[in-house]
Amino acid sequence: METEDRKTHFIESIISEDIQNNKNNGAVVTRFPPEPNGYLHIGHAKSICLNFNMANRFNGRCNLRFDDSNPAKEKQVYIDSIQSAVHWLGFEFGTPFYASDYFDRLHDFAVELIKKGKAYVCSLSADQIREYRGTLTEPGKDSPYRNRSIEENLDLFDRMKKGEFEEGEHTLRAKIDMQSPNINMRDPIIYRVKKAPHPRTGDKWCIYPMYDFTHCLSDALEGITHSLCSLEFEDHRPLYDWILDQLDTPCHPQQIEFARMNINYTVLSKRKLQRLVEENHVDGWDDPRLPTLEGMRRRGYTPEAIRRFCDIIGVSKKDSRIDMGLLESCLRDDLNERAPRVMGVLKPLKITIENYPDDLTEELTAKNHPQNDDMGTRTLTFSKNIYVEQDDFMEDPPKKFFRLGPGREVRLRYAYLITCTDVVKDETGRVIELICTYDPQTKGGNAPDGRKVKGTIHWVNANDCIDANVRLYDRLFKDENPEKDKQDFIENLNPESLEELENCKLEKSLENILPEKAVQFERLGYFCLDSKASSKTGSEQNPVFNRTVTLRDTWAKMKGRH
RNA sequence: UGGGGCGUCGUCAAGCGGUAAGACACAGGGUUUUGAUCCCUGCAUUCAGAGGUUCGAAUCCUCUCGCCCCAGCCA
Repeated sequence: METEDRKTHFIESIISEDIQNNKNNGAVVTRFPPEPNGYLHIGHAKSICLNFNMANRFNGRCNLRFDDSNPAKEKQVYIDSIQSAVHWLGFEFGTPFYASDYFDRLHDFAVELIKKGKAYVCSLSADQIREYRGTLTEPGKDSPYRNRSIEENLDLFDRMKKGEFEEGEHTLRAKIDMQSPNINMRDPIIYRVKKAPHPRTGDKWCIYPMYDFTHCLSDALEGITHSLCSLEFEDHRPLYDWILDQLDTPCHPQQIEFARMNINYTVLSKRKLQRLVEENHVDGWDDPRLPTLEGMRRRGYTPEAIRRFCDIIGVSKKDSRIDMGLLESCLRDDLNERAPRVMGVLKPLKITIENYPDDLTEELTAKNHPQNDDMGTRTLTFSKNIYVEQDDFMEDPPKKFFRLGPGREVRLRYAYLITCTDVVKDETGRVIELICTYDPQTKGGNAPDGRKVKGTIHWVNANDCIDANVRLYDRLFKDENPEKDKQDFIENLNPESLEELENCKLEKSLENILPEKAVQFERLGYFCLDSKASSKTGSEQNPVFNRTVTLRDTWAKMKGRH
């Protein structure tokens, strides 16, 4: 199980050590703190798994906390989506927490800071603040408002709160050190006026706390012991600690940073994903080509595969670009075990078995899983007219091609050995039908005379199969690094990332399959019924299946070599 | 050229002074009614580089090089 072979990493080591030293009385409390301003993606899954796994591993708990301190960007739909995604991934979080629930206390902490002379109301404009901040190589200089009296600061802050000022007129700043080589310590803004209604607090507030002020205090209020975040916050840690050191808080959590995930052939940033959606390069946030959790779910990814992937990639502080192949490998591993096998033909080629009785229909038994008998069997029907895959026939096949060709014999999976006797073409010379003979002695697929047939192909009975549309996906970008040579990643989109096939034929047993339920179309890959297309369309429309991932294909690899 | 971080196989990643795990990928081979699965085998004399300490260094010290992050009233 994943809990057993999950590898230990530096964060787990730190926590273990803390427990041994009885730090926090041995408690472990983590949190996953998304801002509800977009949808979750596989990168978030890494953080979710890390936080929940650490909590579970050490008998602690992990809070889902919405970091909702910027009402200009946050929406209830995201809150809902995030909760359902975390749930789908397989984690229990009880009632979610919200930074906005702490707005009163955060305000009081700010007042406390002012009273201690550690914060002041600054009346510089945004541009001025930027100027005064200095640059990476030059120190900043003190704001002229830095030494306002505590009384004046208290009064001004109170009036900010009451809405007496417009956005940008005043800010509340921590009084730290404008000379600091760490820009985050140059009197960072901790409260700003923002006259926007909040999804949860409505119009109660017109001042909102900034991330640096909100996060550490929210952590402290929730009794978080280990606050895990990504590397770009490493520079903020001194500020995180500074704020908690000034105030009387329930505890002082330890911030630990780790590297965020990158995967080749895709992008993992809300900003870029948003652009793909808004410019209609993809069809919404749940487009199956996207690495969003909703997109992956619709594509057919299982939570188990994603969790496994997150365990396998580990946690470190090194910048990385993980091979998409690893994700797919985890997916196949999981799907191979859980997906029942069925047959479907994507690009049908009609076959007439000339020596098969005209109106006979036979029933054949097929295993639902070659290695797992517990998954049972199903009945397939067979008749004179069937469909096979166009790719499984070559008029002039090379020596290593084990499938159909003129005069060649192949096995129809679970059915009969057939031999191609004639090829029917249309006026343009395209092959439109194969005439074959079958060997009645080979029912089930074995020849009594023991003759070996190298190729086994899938097929579907033309008389009772289901018509379907199938969407095949390829990587979203052409280059493994979509921003290679500093080009706009949009330029790198793979124009062939989606292929929709409209005349597919599937075996009858797929008639009532549920959306998202994984099946393997033998020899073609893993598929699932699309949850969106199938629910919104009328009964007229064919069902739509998504290919989740192909099977490993060494034949394609061999072909590619020559 | 300020501050913070990182550099171990093509890609992730163990390793914490005692002589380079594992996974994916790749390459061979076996089994197979999915060219799938499964099973074998191979795949870093070397840890960004150079010095040094040590009986012994990927691990300690010094210097050099490379990459990433930070100048939102975003998180």
